[in-house]
Amino acid sequence: MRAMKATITDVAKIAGVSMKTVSRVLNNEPNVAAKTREKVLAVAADLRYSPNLAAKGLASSKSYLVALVYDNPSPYYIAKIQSGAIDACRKFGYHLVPEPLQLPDVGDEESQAETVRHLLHRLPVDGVILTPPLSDSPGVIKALETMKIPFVLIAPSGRENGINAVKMDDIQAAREMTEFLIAQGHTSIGFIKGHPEHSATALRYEGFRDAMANARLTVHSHEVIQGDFSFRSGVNAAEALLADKSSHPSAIFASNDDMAAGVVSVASRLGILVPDELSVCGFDDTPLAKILFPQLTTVQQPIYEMGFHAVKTLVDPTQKSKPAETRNLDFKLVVRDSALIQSR
Amino acid sequence: MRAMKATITDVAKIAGVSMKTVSRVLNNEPNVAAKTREKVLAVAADLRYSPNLAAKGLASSKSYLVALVYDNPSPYYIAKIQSGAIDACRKFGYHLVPEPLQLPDVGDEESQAETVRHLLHRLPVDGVILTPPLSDSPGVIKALETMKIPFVLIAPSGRENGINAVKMDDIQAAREMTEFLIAQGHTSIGFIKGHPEHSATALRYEGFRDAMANARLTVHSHEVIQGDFSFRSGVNAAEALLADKSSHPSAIFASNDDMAAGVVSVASRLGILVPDELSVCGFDDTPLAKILFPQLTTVQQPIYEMGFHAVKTLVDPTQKSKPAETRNLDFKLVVRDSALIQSR
DNA sequence: TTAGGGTTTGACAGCGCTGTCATTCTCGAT
DNA sequence: ATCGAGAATGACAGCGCTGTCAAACCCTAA
Repeated sequence: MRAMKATITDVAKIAGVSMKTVSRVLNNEPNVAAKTREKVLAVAADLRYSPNLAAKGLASSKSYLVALVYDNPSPYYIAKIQSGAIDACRKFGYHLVPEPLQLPDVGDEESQAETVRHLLHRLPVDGVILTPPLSDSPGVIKALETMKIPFVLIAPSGRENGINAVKMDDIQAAREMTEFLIAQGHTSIGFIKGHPEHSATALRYEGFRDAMANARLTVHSHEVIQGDFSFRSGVNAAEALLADKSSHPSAIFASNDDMAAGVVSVASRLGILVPDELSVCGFDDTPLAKILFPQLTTVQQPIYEMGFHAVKTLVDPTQKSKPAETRNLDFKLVVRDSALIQSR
Repeated sequence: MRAMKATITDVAKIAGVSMKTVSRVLNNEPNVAAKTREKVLAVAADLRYSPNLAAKGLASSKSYLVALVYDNPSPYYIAKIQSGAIDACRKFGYHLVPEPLQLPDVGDEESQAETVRHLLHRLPVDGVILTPPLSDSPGVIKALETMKIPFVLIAPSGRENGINAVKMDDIQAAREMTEFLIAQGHTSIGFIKGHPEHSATALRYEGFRDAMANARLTVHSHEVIQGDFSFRSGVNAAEALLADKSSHPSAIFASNDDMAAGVVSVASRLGILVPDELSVCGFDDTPLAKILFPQLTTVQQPIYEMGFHAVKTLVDPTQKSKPAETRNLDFKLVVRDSALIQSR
């Protein structure tokens, strides 16, 4: 056990080769004889050599750092993205630096751009991951482009061209959830929309309408309520939807779990049994979904995977120079008690 | 607007001083004439100079990185710690690198130490923050000590000597919560303990007993139920506590919010009105506390502040060379409807 | 006036690594 | 045996900054 950290020079000396050759081996560069490579690797392992990031960075003008830039009220969402991103970073020898942002003026593109520019000026990173709603900010995106910092958008709302992005097909997910409800025998389904300014809102509603139309079911306008993704708005919507105890939809599809939780709580207060008298489903599969009674049927987004994939497209050398693309990751319908008609 | 990033050399040349003087100014070192300092600062600002972290790190053998090492199932807790830690990092020109850990064998000190050693060998950082339950792992702590990496413990259970730590007084918090309940007129109070292996469990119970004893109130053993911090265990405990509908405690103090939520849900199922017939309070002030109906009276831990303070003690030069100490941060009793007797 | 001490400044090496380019080696084709 | 192309290796500078140490400067006291 040696006290000091071993350097490339140490490894080179012991292995009897030049520093440069060691460097080549350690970075998997071509044109090294197999025998040399093995020997270097052996010595490096023996010395417990590990590269000095700062020195690598200085010499190669890379930082081996990826920034996760977010401005998101949901710690849960960010935590999952971050978790996936960190795992990918580890796999490729990078590190993740989370950078929460307090965007000055939503809507003021220029000042948003300036904030990001300032941030990345202080900490030069090799790549940036933008989470919603930042992934929809033209100002931020433009700033990144002019700074020539590679970036990946997480779940942007538009269909971006020539930009790397990872997202989920919200329309398809909402469609499948609705189809599931229809397959369960529901013909009258209430829908609670999300926050009007959040991009997912329109997509999820579109999926719902699609499925209803395909099944030749009517969407009654009084059974579609505007919410805002909050628990409270779910409560309000449910009160409207369930006002008439004798005739209400047999199922309610809320655009997220918080609102679905609101529905469940109203139903329980009104003595409406879930799922026997009312099926409820949400969207997102937050921790709440499993805490609730009954547990929520919902859509599990590939959040972790998005984080992982975002970093991968940024730092995986085998991915480099591939054309920018938007990648759709798979969601999962999670069927739990709140919308499951038990066989009896 | 110049294209390339300015370096210290640029600033030095334009300001008409040496690189070293610029360096001194930028690092707030003493022995620089006020006039010189101003001039350098002006030029630096003009050039939008910002230091190259890698170069600084290489030259000074510091990394300007602080690691947040955690192995915690609660993303909410970590997110808050992280948020505070990042803010402190920004204030001092550092950056935070979150490092989730999958500790191999709980209980196997040596392998835990090895995991940490390996992690920090790859990424040399200037300091480490350990969150519970890692802050109670002797193996990990010893590893850090032998590697001579400064570290701060978040909410360790023991009263550590000669080690930097930030924590909260769980005993006092539980005491005050209980006193609040007593002041509300309750004389028979049920208590749900947390997970036996979590250090907070014993402390919170101790605070409860203290307050009861001080008020000369009896703690009936059948009114103290062992839980494990999960929603489900709260449900079970509540069922035991509320089995006898005609005579149950008039208040239940659960050791955390999840269990309190379990109590509320059972009460609502049994038709027991909260808070009119039963006061409920929790601990932690998780997001759940505000979602529940009625909203939970609970204890807000200074989680963000712990993260902030931990980084501060690590990197604030004015704090340096202070003796290691355990610092208690203030909690806050959050009184909400679940335990508030309305004036009528 | 000058010595002595503190304050302010600068020259320079070097942190550990990689990029560039030169050199040496290897081996099949002639 | 000889040549040449490509593979394998190495020498060396330098990335941007800070630590060290020496030099220059300024002021006060004698």
